Amino acid sequence: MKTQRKYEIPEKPTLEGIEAKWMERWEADGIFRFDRSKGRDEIFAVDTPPPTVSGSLHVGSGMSYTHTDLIVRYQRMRGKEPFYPMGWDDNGLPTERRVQNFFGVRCDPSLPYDPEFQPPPTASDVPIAISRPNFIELCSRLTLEDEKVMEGVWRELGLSVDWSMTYATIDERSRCISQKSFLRLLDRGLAYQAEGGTYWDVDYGSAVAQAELEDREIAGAMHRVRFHGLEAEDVLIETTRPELIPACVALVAHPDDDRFKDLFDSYVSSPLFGSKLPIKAHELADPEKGTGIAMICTFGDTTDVQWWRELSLPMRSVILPDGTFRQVTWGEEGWDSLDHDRAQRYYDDLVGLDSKRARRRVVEMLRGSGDLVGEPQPITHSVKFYERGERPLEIVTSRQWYIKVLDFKEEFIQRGREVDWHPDFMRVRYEDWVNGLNVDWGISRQRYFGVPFPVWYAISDEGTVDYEKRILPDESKLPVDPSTDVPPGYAEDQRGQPGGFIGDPDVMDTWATSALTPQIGGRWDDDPELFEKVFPMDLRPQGHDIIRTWLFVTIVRSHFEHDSVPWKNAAISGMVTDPDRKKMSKSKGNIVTPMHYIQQFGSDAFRYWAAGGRPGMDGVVDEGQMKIGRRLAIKILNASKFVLSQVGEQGDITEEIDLSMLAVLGKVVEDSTTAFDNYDYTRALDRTETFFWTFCDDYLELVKARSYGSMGAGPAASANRALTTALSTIQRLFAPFMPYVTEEVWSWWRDGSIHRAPWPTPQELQTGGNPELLDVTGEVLGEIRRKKSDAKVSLKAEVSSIRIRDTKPRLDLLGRTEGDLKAAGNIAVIEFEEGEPSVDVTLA
RNA sequence: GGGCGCUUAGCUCAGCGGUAGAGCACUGCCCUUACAAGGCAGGGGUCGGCAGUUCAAAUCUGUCAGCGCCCA
Repeated sequence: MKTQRKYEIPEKPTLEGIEAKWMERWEADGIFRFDRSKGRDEIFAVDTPPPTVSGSLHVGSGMSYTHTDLIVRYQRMRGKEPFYPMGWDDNGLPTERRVQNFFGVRCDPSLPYDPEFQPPPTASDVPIAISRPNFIELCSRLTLEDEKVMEGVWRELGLSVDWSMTYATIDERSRCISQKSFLRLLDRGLAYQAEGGTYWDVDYGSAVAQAELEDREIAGAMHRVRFHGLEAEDVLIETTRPELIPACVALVAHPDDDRFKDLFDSYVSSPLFGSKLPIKAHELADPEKGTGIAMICTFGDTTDVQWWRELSLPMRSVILPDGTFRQVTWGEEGWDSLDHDRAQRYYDDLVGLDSKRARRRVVEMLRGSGDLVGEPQPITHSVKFYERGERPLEIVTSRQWYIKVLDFKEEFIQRGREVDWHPDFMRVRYEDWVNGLNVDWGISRQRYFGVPFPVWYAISDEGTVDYEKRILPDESKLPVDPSTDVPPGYAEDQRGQPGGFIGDPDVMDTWATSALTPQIGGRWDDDPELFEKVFPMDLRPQGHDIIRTWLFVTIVRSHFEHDSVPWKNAAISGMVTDPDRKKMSKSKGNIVTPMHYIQQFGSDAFRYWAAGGRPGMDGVVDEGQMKIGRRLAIKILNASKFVLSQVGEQGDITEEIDLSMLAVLGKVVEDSTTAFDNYDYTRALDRTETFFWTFCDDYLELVKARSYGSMGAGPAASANRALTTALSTIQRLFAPFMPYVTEEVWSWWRDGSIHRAPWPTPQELQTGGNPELLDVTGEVLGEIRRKKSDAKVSLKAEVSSIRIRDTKPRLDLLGRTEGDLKAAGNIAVIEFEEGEPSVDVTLA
């Protein structure tokens, strides 16, 4: 006895076009719009990673951002109001490079702004030099276009972001917050400017921070070099960088090293250049290395910097920011030599050469003077590179801005322990990084497209820049660009003039601004009411590759600025490799974008694959998984259609198998909820999917006939109520994973978006059913299917009788579902018998 | 060199103290009116090696090996 159809179900349900349809509806209905009237306890705030703007996105990002969205959608259904903005990290070097290549230009800050400038339609081979403001205009132009494309991908993927809150790390709010926070650190002495040895990339012409370094194994050679004893015997040292002998300021050995104990505080002279050098003692000198005694140069590495500082040695730097040897006049202060003319003769040959060439030249000279002992021994050694760079880093002396971190290691470790990490072992990476810090955080970059330092310097009447005399803007005037804005109390025509001022030419490193994403997203600058509600945020999702950078610096800034952690949870995603487990990289040409897969398999299918990657686990791109995801989405369509198109009158649930199915589902809801609360969305999906398959294979088959009315109105009404209850629950359990197909099937029979529907609870399914009944019945049903499959007959084939042998309790259970079992198996007679469990099937 | 993680069916992974699991792939069967770009069923593993704890170990401990990542 069927009633009229109450639901609007398509004749032929399909996945085609559902992304476009629902994307549009969600936007129009403002489903994901943040409701700021909610109280602090009701809000779930996410500090979303702003992807680097490059015009294309990585599948790994697609996975990681999906993970975040799974959690957010779950929380939303739990009744939380997600604060879920998206940002773009557009400032910094990657954008500059892209603009240079895309438009065929290069920035020359000495040029004046040209308001008429337009880049040529096609980039020329010879880069056109343009002014800094023109260059920045092009950066902004390109990033805006890129951001539009990237937003399109994220929308299609179904990220339930409130797009009205989008920010960019170069936009006005970000510049304002970044500068404001910097000025406050400066005021408290936590930011400082210092001249000293800084890691420097000679090709980019910019300082590089510790977090941007990487070690690479390269071929080199060990040279044994003789230093001449002035009071005692000669000393042999070993070095891979003989070209730095003119920059040598001392020799050093371990204080306990008996071989050199008598030599401490005696003097030697350097080969070729004849500098008089003291022999010093320091614990960091390694007796095992080389000859046990080393030369200290300004600067070959950070140990040199440390020795130089701690042993109060003089500065004798030879390498210019462009990586070449500078002019030096021997005999001037600081450039003493036992033989000035000889030193000058040797040195002049090096001027203008880079390290590599200078090294070859010095080796020849040493050979000539007889100070090279033996031949250079080829070795491979690990050398510091800028992660994007091509030549080994130099350490050059320059004036840079730093934020103090070395004095606060303990505090940062403590902050890390206030955060719940998912998975927990990722905390170790963080602590290792903090413990391993050996220089303060260098934040200034000699680049153009970035947040400028809001600082000017007074120029003395003699025309020299007085870096001690800083001129700072009022916070209310931020953001400022000191290269175009005029400091308080000055006029533009005083720029660069004696008695006038000059702006700090540097920009901040990207991380110095993106360290403030919680403040930027939460509008710390101009909306304290909002900020109060969302900070500290609930969740920071990100990849493990940027724990040492983004995660660390965010904790640093939050600790300084708010005396707090920035968020309560950190969910760390893994990296994604190509199907052969190779890292995806531009040079290998194996990068595939998420859009490629979304178009092929659908967003829900892509998300299904992504959900298979647990927090912290690296993943492999797997089209097979996406196919399964697509199949699951289709199954959801079909099962929903089937249930909704056949259910008639609903009534009390009286049949035990119905109650049993709901009891099993109740457990699934419980497990899934617990799993989500622990950030284990993979398990939540697995539980739901496994149940859904049992539901379709066993339960639907069992109750089909009864639902149609084969056993009368009451049993039919029971089945129908159970079916719709289960369907509603299943659809909601799948909703975070497959937002499109679940919204589609939900719309056939329910009002409103499923993504604002309440997450199911075990309580609403607690009807006292015995979960075992469905299991036992399913086993028997499976046995019947197996027998039919073995007999190579259709599953519909008629069965004249079956005999079920089993234990008494199980037979009791089965007796209660006999009618459904007969209908599902097309069985005429069922006999029950106590005994060794077995099922005999007699085909008709 | 140090730290962390991983090692279970051909592949991707779950299980984490009580008789080995899922999906894919493979093989066979079924065009069952929700679903043939489908469904049902089947074969396949001494759970990296060794030692230990335990009545019982894929599961706990130690150790070794391989792989990966992070840091020197």
